[in-house]
Formats: sequence, C-alpha cells, structure tokens
Amino acid sequence: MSQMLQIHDQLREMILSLDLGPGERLTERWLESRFEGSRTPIRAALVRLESEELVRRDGRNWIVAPIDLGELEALAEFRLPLETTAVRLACTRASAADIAGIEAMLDACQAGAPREEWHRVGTDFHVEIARLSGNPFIVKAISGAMTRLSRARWLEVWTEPSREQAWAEHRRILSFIKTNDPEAAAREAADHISGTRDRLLRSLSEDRRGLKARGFAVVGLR
Amino acid sequence: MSQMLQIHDQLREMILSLDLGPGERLTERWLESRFEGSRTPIRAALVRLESEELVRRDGRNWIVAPIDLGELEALAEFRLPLETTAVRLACTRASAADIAGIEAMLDACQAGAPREEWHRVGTDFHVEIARLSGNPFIVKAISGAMTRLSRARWLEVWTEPSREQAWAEHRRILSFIKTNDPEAAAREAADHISGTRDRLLRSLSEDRRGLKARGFAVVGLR
DNA sequence: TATCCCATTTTGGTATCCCAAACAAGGCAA
DNA sequence: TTGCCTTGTTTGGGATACCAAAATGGGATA
Repeated sequence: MSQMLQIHDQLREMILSLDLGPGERLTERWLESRFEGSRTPIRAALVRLESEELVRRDGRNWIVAPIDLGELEALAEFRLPLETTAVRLACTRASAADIAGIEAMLDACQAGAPREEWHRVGTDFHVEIARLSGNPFIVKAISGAMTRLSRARWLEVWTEPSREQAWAEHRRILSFIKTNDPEAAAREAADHISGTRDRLLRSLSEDRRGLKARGFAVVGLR
Repeated sequence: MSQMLQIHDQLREMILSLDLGPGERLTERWLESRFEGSRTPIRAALVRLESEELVRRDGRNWIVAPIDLGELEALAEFRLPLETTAVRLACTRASAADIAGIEAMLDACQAGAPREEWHRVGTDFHVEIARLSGNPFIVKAISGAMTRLSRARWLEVWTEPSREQAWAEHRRILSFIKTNDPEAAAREAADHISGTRDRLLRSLSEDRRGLKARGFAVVGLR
C-alpha cells in the first residue's frame, strides 16, 4: 500500500479518535516528522482528507475540522429521508443472510464491551442498513454523514438507559426489515434518528463548557 | 488562485464537456505539458478529482471515469427522497426573492439559447432548488448527483417535445413551491425525476452503439 | 510466422530543493 | 509606553531529481 494511503488512514484515525483535537493546526513539516515520510505523500493525504472534510484550510494553513454542533440538525434532516428510503428498500432487497450478519454484529456488542466497540457498532449499524438498500449512493451518503457525526457521538455523555434505548431501536428497525414491514421500519428509523439527534444535542450543549475546557474547537449552535 | 485549483477546474471542465473521453487514460506527464505546470499541482488536482469520481485509478494509471449507464437508476433512486425533501423544506424556508432568482434563471433560457446553456440550466435548476432547502448536506448530495449525471445528460438525444416537457415540469415544481404546496411540489418533483430517468435510459440505450463508435467507454446496463 | 525474452522507455511514487508570502520578534521612534 | 517598521524565520506552493515497477518493443528462436 502506498505511503499516501497509510498516512491518510492513520491521520484519519487520529482525527476521528480525537487524538488530534478539533481545530488543531497541522503543519506539513510536523506531519513529516510524525510519519517519517516526505511532504509529497503527506500533502496528498491532506488533500484527500480535505475532501472528506476531516481537515480544512484556515487561510493557508491546515487545521483539523472543528466540530460544528450547528450542523447536527441539518445532518439529521439529511439522514431522515435517506435512511427511511434505505430501510424500505432493504425490505425488498435484503437476503436473510444479510440481516443475520447485522444481527450478529449487534449481538457481538455485549454489556462488557469497551466503549470504542459500542461507538463503532453504533455507527456501522446505520451504514450496514444502508448497504442493504443495494444503492451505492445511499451507502456513501450515510457513511459520510456518520463519519461527520462520529466525533460528536464520541463526546456524548452516555447514560445507561439512553444506550439501552438506542440499541432497542436498532433491533426493532432490523426486526421490521426481517418481517418485511417497510412502513413500520421507516417509522422506527425516523423516530430513532430524531431521538438520537435530540439526545446528542442535549448532551453536548449541556457539556459545552467542558468541551471547550478540553481545548476542542466547537462551533455553532447559537 | 493556486495553480492546483486552476488545473482542477480546467480538467474538470474538459471531462464534463467530454473533451476528454470517458475511459481515456491520463498520464501525469501529458497533463504536465498540457497545462504547463509541474506534476505537483497536477497530482493534487487529480487526487481532488478522484474524490469527485470524475477521475479514477485503473491499476496504477489515471483514467477519466467511464460513463456507467447502470448507475442511472440508482442515481434516480437516490435523488428521489432527497429532492422531494428539498422541495418540501423549500416551501417553508424559501424567500420570494430566492424563488424569483430561479424563475429568472429559467426565463433566461429561451428557445434560441445554445445547447450548453440548456444543459447547464437543466442541471443547476435542481441544485438551486436544493439550496432553497437551506440544508447544505442536501445541496452537496444533489450537486454531486447532478455532476455524475451531467455527461450522460449531455449525450442524450433531445427531442423538442421532451425538452419542453422537462421545462414545464421545472416550472410546475417551482410554482408549487411558490404557492406553498409542499405535497404537490414533492409529487411533481418525484414524477419529474422518474420521467427524466426513463427518457434518459431510453435515449442512451438506443444510442449505445453510437456512443461506443465515438470511442467512449460506456459500461453497465446489462 | 508465432512466441518468448531481454533491453529500453515510460510511468507513478517519493524525496528534496527553491521560492514568495505570511508571520513573529525585536528594536526604534514618537 | 505605544505603535510602527524592519528583519529573520516558518510555511505552504511549486519544480525538479531519483527510483522501482510496469509497460513496450524488437530481435532471436523454434
């Protein structure tokens, strides 16, 4: 694999894991020493990450994309029609094996699992559901949206009951697809998206002071 | 403006105008002489275009993305929920001035206008409608989808009545937004997307032989 | 004539070099 | 002390140099 792709993946992971703080400045020279490669592959990786909007330009400089709480609502508004469409399509197109695969994914995430695992599965669930639609554009759009949500979701203060609720909703969506009830699945998906949006917004706006204290650039949400 | 952006825009235009044929190989050295720049900005532009999927890798090489007739249906399936959502939102969010702007755009495209103009406005209309939704994610998704459709739409054999019909539909969508009738606007938008999809598929699959004769890589649509 | 093999060329990937613009620090004058 | 200008440093943008892998082509051989 080319160095550019390696650097891209590592940098991406560092950003999503908040190892690099939102808003933090990235200089090509620092990355050069950090990854022990020359600027050429580093710059290519940055250009790539820029198109994923994980990295952004601030004047002439590179910065890690800040977390924009203001876009959380727009993101939910965007996901809603797409995911309801996805689950409807999934009802007609998903095979039993496909569904079983996602069930297994949810099952694998038990109470004792580390937080990273819960976070990852909670994101992947939506992408995998989108995949059941068989429409690559829907998959890509949802995948991008979940990536954009990823860091905010990680910062959310999870309570046990809210986590339980989200999981129950995931299971219900899947079971409606399994029993081939597109409208119920769509309704459930819509409720889930609205519900998680509300929980996320509440949690983050309450904790906003704490986020700033940790040095994260968090913008939006007047 | 940086050389990289200039090259990106020019190359983008050459691809979308079919000046560079779908499937055509691009070597960095050829681009180097074509744009009289070094490989550094050229590679950056290529990486950027790759993320827009206008350019793609074929093994180690760069090629202009082929036109995939098979994705036209998926694209319509993707646009449908997004654009119906967009027009519904537009009803509550668009100002009279916004709507007048789009009307002016349609008016500017009279019978004598060159084909490029019709093509451009026919694409931009959908993006501008999306913009009325006020949701940047919807705008970006629609914009990307229309870009992906652009070359296929250019190759479509337009008949006078089909063009007229498309224009009438655009006007109807807009007027329903203007009179604040979200459901009618959504229905109209859905019909429009399905209708143009059908026309496009019919036209291109009939003319497929002709496309290949022109040396374009056209894949999909079994 | 068809096929295989090796020399040559071409290609993309990477490292390095140079430059102009942006930035920061320090000193000078009011 | 404050504001401004100078100057040295750092940065990203671009050009060039080098390399290994892949492609190409031509000639020897069967």
